[in-house]
Amino acid sequence: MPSNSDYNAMMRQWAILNALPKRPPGITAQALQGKLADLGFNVTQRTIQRDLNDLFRLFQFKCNEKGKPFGWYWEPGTSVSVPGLSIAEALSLHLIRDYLKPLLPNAILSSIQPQFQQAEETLKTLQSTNPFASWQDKVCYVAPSLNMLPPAINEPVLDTVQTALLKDRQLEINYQGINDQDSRALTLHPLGMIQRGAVNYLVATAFQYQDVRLYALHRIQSANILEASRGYKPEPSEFF
DNA sequence: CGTATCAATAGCTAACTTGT
DNA sequence: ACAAGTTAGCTATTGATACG
Repeated sequence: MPSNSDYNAMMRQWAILNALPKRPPGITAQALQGKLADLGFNVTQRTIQRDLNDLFRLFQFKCNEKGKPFGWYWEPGTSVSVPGLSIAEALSLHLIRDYLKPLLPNAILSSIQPQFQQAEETLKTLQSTNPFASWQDKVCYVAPSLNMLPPAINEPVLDTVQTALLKDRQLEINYQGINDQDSRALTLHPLGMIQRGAVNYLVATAFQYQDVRLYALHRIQSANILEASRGYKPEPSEFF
């Protein structure tokens, strides 16, 4: 298990590699210090110089020593491509996860689950040394409605709705409207999904009608995909 | 051309942190 | 408690530029 300082130094050096331009005259140690400071790595120019010298021995980049300050850049045709998350990527992923969750198909969501996990780990590890890692605790998205807690959506229902949407198939649902005593069965032609405030809606036409309506996902009791393809479909600009 | 000045790099050391 | 590693700070050196 690497120590926290090891990890921070490694992330800093990785940030340096990513900040190097791909052509001369390159970036100076001073400019690099500024860029790294913007990313939350507050170290001296001397440290950057040492990092550059260390990295120089390991990677294919160039140092323009002809004029001072030195310019550092990738040799044409080379650059670094390391699978991993920068602090910026980790923070962005972490922040968008909750808001995008209902709008992403489950298959897509689970395929990027490892990245979400890694984002969380990265932020946790950098929390004590990089101020950006704590940013997530300082901002919050509040839905423009009185009810701040998003209503619970039935996971299998969400999955079915997304699949029907993806495959352009009709959907049979049991829907309990806001004024309904009991749920009623509807055959829908799914068109899209909308997140409005804390509530997610399925955009669809019902039965043979052509008027577009919104169905709150948390009010769908159950959902089944039908064999039949979706019928009438207006342009997205007409229903979004 | 020689000198002064300034900025950047590089070497060294002390302080600090972390692992054993 | 100690060893090892990292970083900041100080300083010497080097190179570019301005000026007489």
